This record gives sequence, C-alpha cells and structure tokens, in this order.
Amino acid sequence: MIDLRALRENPDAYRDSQRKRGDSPETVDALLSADSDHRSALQSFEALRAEQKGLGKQIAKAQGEEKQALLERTKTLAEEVKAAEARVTATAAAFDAAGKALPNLVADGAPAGGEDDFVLLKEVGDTAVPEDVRDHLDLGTALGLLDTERGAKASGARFYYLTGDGALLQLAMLNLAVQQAVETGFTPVIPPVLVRPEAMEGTGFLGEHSDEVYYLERDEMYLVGTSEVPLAAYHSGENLGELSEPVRYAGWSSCFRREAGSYGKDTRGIIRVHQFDKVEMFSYCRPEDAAAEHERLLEYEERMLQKMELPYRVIDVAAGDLGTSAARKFDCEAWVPSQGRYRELTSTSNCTTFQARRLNIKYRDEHGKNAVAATLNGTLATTRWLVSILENHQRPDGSLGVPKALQPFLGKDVIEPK
RNA sequence: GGAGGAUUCGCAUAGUGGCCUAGUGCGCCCGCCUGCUAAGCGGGUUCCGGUUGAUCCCGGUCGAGGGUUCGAAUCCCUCAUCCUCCGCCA
Repeated sequence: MIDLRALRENPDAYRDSQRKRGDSPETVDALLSADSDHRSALQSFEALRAEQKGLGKQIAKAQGEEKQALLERTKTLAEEVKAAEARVTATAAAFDAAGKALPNLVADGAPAGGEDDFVLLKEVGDTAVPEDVRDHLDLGTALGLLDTERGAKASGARFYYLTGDGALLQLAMLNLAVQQAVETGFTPVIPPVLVRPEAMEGTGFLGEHSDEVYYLERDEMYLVGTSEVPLAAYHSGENLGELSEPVRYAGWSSCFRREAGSYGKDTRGIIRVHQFDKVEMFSYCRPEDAAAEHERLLEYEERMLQKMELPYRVIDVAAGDLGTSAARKFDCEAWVPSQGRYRELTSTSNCTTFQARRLNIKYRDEHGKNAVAATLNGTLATTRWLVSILENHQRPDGSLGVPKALQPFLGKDVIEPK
C-alpha cells in the first residue's frame, strides 16, 4: 500500500512511476477517484452519526411525550445511518481494491523499462569457460552430490535430493551465511514456513505473483516462497520505538514455489526448483535510512559471493521487473560456465514503507509521532548457489574444489569422485 | 476432535443497555515544590481517519466481523488467539 497523502499531493509522481514500470497510469486515477468517493461517503456517514449520537443523549434525559417524539425521529435517522454506513462499506471495499492494484512508487534511481533494461553496476571476477565444461547436474550426479531422478520419483519434476557431500556442502554454505549475518549484527531466526493469508497479503505476494504460491485450502494457509514473509509478519501490528538503528534479522528456511508458467524453462538440474533452502536478511528501519541500508545489504551479499569465489555481476533491476513491493532492487548474478551467462543468485529489495503500511509496522519519529517504518530484504545464500559453485570450482580430473571459506565447515578441501 | 474460561489505553484492572465523553493504579511526559535525590502536588498520556495554516472540532476504535436496539464495552451469532481439562497421536 502506498502513502495516500503523498499520492494526493503529487499524483504525477505516481503516474510517472507507473510508466517506468510499463504499467498504466490510469491505475493512479482509479485510486484517486475511489479515495474521493470513499471520503465523501465517510463524511456524510459521520455527519449523520454525530446527529444520532446527539439525539441519543437527549433521549436518555427526556421523559414522556417529549421522549416519544424524539424516538420517532431517531427511528428514521437510524435507517439513514445504516444506509450511509453501507455506502461507506462499499466505497471502502472499492478503495481497498484500487489501493492493492497500485504497486510501490519506483525509486528515482531505478532504470525504466522491462527485464532487459537493467543497468550493469559492476562485474567481479574472471568469467572463463573451462574446456570440456560439465554442467552442475552432470558433475553433481557423478560426484553423488545430488539426485534429480529420485527427486522426480518421490515428488515430481523440479524436486531433488541433496546427498552426502552435496547435503554437507549446502549446510556449510548456509551455516557460513548465518555466521556472517551474526557477525554483521543480524539476529538469526528460524521462522514458520506456513503462514496465514494476512502475512502473504501484507508482503505483497498475493497480487501478480499469486500463482507462484502454494496454498493449503483445508487450513487456509500458505507455504512461503521466502522467509521474507514470516520475517515481515514478525513485527506486524507493532511499534518498534525509536528505531535509531535498523533492526536486522537473518531467516533460515525452506522456500516453496509453484513455478507456474515456467514450463520448459530451466528444467535441467536445480536452477529452478519447487523447494530450496535460503538464508535471507531482513531489515526494519526509518524510511530516511532505507537507501543506505539497501547498500549495506548489497555489500553483505557481495561479501558472501566473494567467499564462494564466484565471478559475478551486480545489476540495478529495471522498474518493470521490481515486483509489487519493491521501490528498487539490486540483483547479484553469478557466472554459470555451462550456460555462458550470468544467473541470479541474490536479490535485495528496498520496499520503503509499502509492506510496513500493509502490515501496520510503526516506529516513533524524532517528533515522538508514530510513523510507518521501511522494510528491506536480501539473499545471503540459497540452494541455487550450488549450481555456480559446482560449475566454477570443477577440476579437469572430475573433482570439485571446495571454496576456502567452506572448508572448515566441510572438513575437506576437495570432493573426489567415488 | 470435545468441554470450560479469558481477550478493555504501554502494564495491571473497573465496568451486566443511556450517568462511559471508558474510571482507577502503575509506568511514562510536562510543570510546581525542594541543598541534591526520593517523596509530595498539579496537568497530560489508546490508536486510526476526516477536517484545519495550526489548534479546535467530528467520526470510528473495548481481540475481529456480523446481528438485536432509537441507543451496545455491556445482549446474541460466527471467527481468531491464549489458558485449563478430556480424547487421539509422533
């Protein structure tokens, strides 16, 4: 949900934002008109209600005939109040729907356009393609690290088993991510992965991405696609106080995605799967601190990628590819030699006050007034990283070099074929 | 799965149809008093929205949503959460 006062004051900013996303600016005008309808309905209801309350007080004191006369009048008034209230309910519903249809205001720096209109911010490392490169599935299967055939047998397409050193490799990476998160001031959290509708709705995942979400109808619960959801819901309805320093959490969870509409895309290996594990950073801060916090999250992501000794690039994601909640997004994409291209390994979003407004998360500003907080999130490690780790650290003899930072967790510096 | 109890301002509690414009205590904020501190005294203190230059004012808000009524914190229904107990179960 965007800031309505800001919208009323400067609708053009929101119309421009819609154009940058490649969306219709008319969504803004639909919301403005729903807002004004709602407010006028509210005003007529409030006027009638005030009259009713006033009469109620007179009735309490009145006696006999006078009381009877007043009762006559309030009966018709009660009808009018009820009708006015119904109009408020109707206009409020229309207004809510119009509000949900409008995504977050795109940040000034974000490039306009669609998926291919990103701005390249930097490239790090050497993107060589080794001779006789094997892709992560060949290598991982040969080394006994992963098993997609049995994954399909048990659960279907886009499922997999991580086995032996493959399982240990993922645990090592996730543990390293948690260790780094704790060192940089994040509170580690293992959150619930089944959430109620409000949590899903509040984080903005039931809009255009609702097809992506697993829903358990019998229990009216959703399986989360990222721990961003339970970490955002963690403080929903709360006031976080001064918030002079950002409040930071690192969630470790399994993540579930339906991958609807991606038939035929990335069907090989574990690039795009229905279930994976992830360590996710999540920050609550004052809106004026959000841009700086966003840079910080990006830096922590890069630090992890460097520990994995992976070549990568950083892109400033274009407005059309931001999703509902983000005002700006930076992705880190790591080199995947078998494909000869970069693939997304991390994504950090500044959601400004968009999620917090829906989830009713406040802080106390410098004047002591309640104000809506900002939320941000970013990836520290996921199962997909194994793709790039396997392919970039493969050796001509068929073994896999273990990145230095993972060696203490894994207890070895090379994974040999059996 | 079943039975009972609870949910009121940051915390604790009062409130069984109009006197609730929700009281009181604690905490917190401001002031007074006072060598200092504490105590004492006075005032303020739910949140959201509308309106306004700002105040004022108005409406909503007693877990959520419906209903009864001229009028609901209070009566009725549905739901959520927590607690106690019974049953089942890893």
